Amino acid sequence: MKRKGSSPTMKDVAREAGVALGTVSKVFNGIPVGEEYKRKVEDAAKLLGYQVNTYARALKTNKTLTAALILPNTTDPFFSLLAGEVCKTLARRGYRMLLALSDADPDAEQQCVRMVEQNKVDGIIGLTYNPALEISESVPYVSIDRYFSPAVPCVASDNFGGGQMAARKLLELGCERLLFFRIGSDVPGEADKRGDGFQAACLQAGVEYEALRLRDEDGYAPFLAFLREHLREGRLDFDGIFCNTDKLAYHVARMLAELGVRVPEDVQIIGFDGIRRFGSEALYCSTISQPVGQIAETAVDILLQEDRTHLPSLICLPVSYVSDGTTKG
Amino acid sequence: MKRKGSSPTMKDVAREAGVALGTVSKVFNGIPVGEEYKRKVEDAAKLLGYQVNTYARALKTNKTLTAALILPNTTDPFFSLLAGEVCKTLARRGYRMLLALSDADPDAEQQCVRMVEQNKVDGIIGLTYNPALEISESVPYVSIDRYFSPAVPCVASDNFGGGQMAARKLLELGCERLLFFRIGSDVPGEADKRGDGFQAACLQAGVEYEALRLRDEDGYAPFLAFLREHLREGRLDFDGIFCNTDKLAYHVARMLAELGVRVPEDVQIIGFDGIRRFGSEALYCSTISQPVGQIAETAVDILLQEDRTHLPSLICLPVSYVSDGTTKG
DNA sequence: TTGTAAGCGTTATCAC
DNA sequence: GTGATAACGCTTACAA
Repeated sequence: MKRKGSSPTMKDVAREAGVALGTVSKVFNGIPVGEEYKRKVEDAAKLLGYQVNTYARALKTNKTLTAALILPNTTDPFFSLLAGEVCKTLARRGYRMLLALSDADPDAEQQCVRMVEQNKVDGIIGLTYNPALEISESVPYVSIDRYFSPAVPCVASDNFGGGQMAARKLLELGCERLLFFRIGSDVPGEADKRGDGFQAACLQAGVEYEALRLRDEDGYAPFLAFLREHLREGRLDFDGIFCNTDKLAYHVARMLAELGVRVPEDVQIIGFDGIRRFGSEALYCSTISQPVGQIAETAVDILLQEDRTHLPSLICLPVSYVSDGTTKG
Repeated sequence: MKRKGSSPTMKDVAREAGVALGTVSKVFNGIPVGEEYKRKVEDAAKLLGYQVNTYARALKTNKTLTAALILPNTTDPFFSLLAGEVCKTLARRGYRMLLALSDADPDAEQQCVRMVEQNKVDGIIGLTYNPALEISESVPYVSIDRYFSPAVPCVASDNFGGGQMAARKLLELGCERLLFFRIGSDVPGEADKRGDGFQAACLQAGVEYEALRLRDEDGYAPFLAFLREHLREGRLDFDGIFCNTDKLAYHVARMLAELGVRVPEDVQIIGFDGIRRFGSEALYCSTISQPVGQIAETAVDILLQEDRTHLPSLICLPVSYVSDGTTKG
């Protein structure tokens, strides 16, 4: 009979089964033990409803089977999708996931790191915006979308390739006057390469393009103003726009509709991310889709890798073009 | 000098500060200690980069300062929003959040419960679909959107009130022939009351209404078929539709557009949830909006309540009507 | 007030 | 193979 209120311990199981404490431990760690003993222990454990105390085990072994994910928020569909994939991937590996939200605030991010480090997680996956983030050497860290240093592995989409893909696709679809719209954080990150790739492909194809790059704080108004300026007699100076996120593409499409410009007939738009309405329904626009599942899988793989002497410093995963509504194909 | 690879312990701090082990512990637990000693300990801790070992502390105190959230997935915007709010609320209370995803599978849900119980969390918040879910008495549990028994507190929106609100709003906006569309899980839950409330308000107002209630497995096709059947000469038999989710409302609006029925001119639609595009942009439809932040806050409050003898068994939080595009006001 | 020592539930190292 | 026993790092009486 177990003590009221408290859960049974190995000692209880040992007593119930009439074996030694060590034997019980062995059974629960898959260490060979006499068949007879094993059965007795398992029966006793079931009878008592015994479960290994994770905390005692962790204290002893220094492994918590827990990893932490640090994210700005969970409302942005890309982040929430990523959170789900990381969580499921970790679960498949027998790990639990601690979630820490930073609101994209550098101090909060640092606090998150400290918090989870103190919590003795076995590893941290972080998507952060604090360029000076201090990461303890003692706990494995994998960064997503932001490169810190060769010592900190970074996993990201092939942003550069995606940018190229967008430019080439627009040209292939008959666009002749290209435009690049960008909004985002000040902090340099892998996503900046979307514009670089776009530029590279344009250069290579020998076509000019204009660009408007803003920071989050600027809001969307300047884009509208820009479009207005380049509107002559109901016709836009451009016929192909690459937006660095689907969200921006969504806004741009709305602005164009408001301005009476037809999409995709007059202007074709390609976004980046592959966000779906309600998380699983239609896309918002033709887009360069990120392989979120693969990103999660890769990040977890690297994080849990035994041999941490030869880690890659940057891994770029293949993106793909998906047509949906804002392009002619 | 701390041992290589391993983090410093209280013993190290005590040695460094030249005080007793117990004194260090007291400092880190806010137990009064001589000012001189306190300073010495804090200096030593800072020097060594000491952090309390959560696992050792938890083993001793039986409090982990960790709660778990069990959710079907994180792609559904309502779930991801909820996850964020719960995580932030817990963080504000000094708690960390373990996330467990069940994919709405009853067995997986049970496994999640067992997993987090074994992990010795201080409490569990669960949004689950397994009506026979076995919850250990020993760890506080708060259910969201599903009522189990008086002993298990359940937090939900005022679904009934929201349904009433939808019906009254449609009538107020001039609708005369009402329709209720429902899709969802087989498992009874609080959300079913949306339809009940709608019905009650219709009854009270003395107006008839038709309804089509489906299960997730049925898909959206039957709704389209229904609409087609009730379409005579381009005019629908109904002029007001209440959908039990925004997602359904979104699909219905698309179907109507396809059928050439104008929204909101000919038919007005109200959804339920308050989902926003990209998690923070425009709504998809006029809707009954759930107070997700309040739900999270309430659930956490109840979960962490010291006195667990007089717990409420069901708490319904106020919803609000928000007009956006699919109604005339 | 400060120091000492006994556990918390496991795991791991031994003799047996 | 099995069964005592010493840690793991911390909290908490209790003694000084």
